[in-house]
Amino acid sequence: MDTHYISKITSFYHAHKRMPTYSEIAALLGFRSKNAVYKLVQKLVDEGIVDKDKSGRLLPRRLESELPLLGLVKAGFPSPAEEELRDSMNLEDFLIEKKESSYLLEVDGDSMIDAHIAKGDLVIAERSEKASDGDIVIAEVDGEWTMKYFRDRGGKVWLEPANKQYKPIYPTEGLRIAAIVKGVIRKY
Amino acid sequence: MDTHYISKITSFYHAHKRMPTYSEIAALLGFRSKNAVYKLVQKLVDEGIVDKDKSGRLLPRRLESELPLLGLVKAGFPSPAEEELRDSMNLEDFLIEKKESSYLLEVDGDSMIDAHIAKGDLVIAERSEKASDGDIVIAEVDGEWTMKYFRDRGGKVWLEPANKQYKPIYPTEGLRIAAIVKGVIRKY
DNA sequence: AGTATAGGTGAACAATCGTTCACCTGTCAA
DNA sequence: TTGACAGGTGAACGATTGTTCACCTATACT
Repeated sequence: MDTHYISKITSFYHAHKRMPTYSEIAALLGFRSKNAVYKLVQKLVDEGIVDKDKSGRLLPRRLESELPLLGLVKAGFPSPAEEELRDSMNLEDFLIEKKESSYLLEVDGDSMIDAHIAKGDLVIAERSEKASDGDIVIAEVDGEWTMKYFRDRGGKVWLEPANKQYKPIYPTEGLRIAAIVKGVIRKY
Repeated sequence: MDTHYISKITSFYHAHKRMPTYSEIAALLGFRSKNAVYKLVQKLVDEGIVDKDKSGRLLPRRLESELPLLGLVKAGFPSPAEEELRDSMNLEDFLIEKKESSYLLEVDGDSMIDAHIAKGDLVIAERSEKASDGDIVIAEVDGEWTMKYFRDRGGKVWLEPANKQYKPIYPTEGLRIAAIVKGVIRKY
């Protein structure tokens, strides 16, 4: 169908970081009239693939940067035909709630290895001075920065590594929490 | 400085999924003249925060969806002042090389736990029928789908779990590889 | 006091935007 | 054979685009 048109528009969007104008789509698809594009766009809007401004400009929707989410590994593997039906999601929106106060940190050391956070991984940290029991936090304790589990049992707080080789840290003079770890990403 | 302006423009970009026009920026920042915006934009371009089309339209650059990358956890924690200097990156571009052939899978089971891929994690899988020794693959072997290490020693291939409780799988009749795992993401 | 200079106003410019119109094909069904 | 219709052309529309101009402040520095 027009899946070929969509992929061309998607390419443009990713290359130029904005949606094409009607003239540009015409050039892209080989149309000589903007009206041909206009009618095509109407259909794409009806299908929920793109959106329109109130001023008519195109906005990405399905094609933005979403990845198909195909289900559990163990549950079997969907055929290409099934894929259309499944959910899809935007990585960025999924991982990061507060863009302004989030940042990435590269992990060094193995103190959180039992939580399956390994050296070389990137963690998504969200600035916060408060944490709840069980959170993984980036904190400064006694002048040094580390990533540990935050423990709070009835007001008594300490930091606990996820590695039996290390001991919990009971802060002597103040514990400064800088951020809470909200996610982990790893690339092969 | 103009960091306040930038955050307003960033908000618009994330809310509307496109960059604002000059008139819209004027309304956004309380300017009554587009020329004030024009001069402001020139500075932002010089600072490398936004880009311009050849037709003058604004393009996102720094503010797109990039997260600051602040260095190693262990190496200490940068002060807010230092943050400006550090690198930044786009999660989507970083994790996914081939958008068209990538998809997400939720992990079930613990057969890759020693590779620090746990139940509930999402893996980024890239469609491929070939794999190299050491790759983590999604494969169908003897009618069942699993995620395992792919082993290839001189033409003899098998699948190896990252969990001592499970045994390697030596495919009897054909091994069908569907995808190679390119990344792992986990959300707390 | 004088004078640069950064930063804002307001009006105008050609160019391009999305939209609409009438019109011209093919294709398919009745 | 006829009619309906999806899909394309080409020209025109008002609106809005980015840009440029002359001009008006304040503030800061000789």
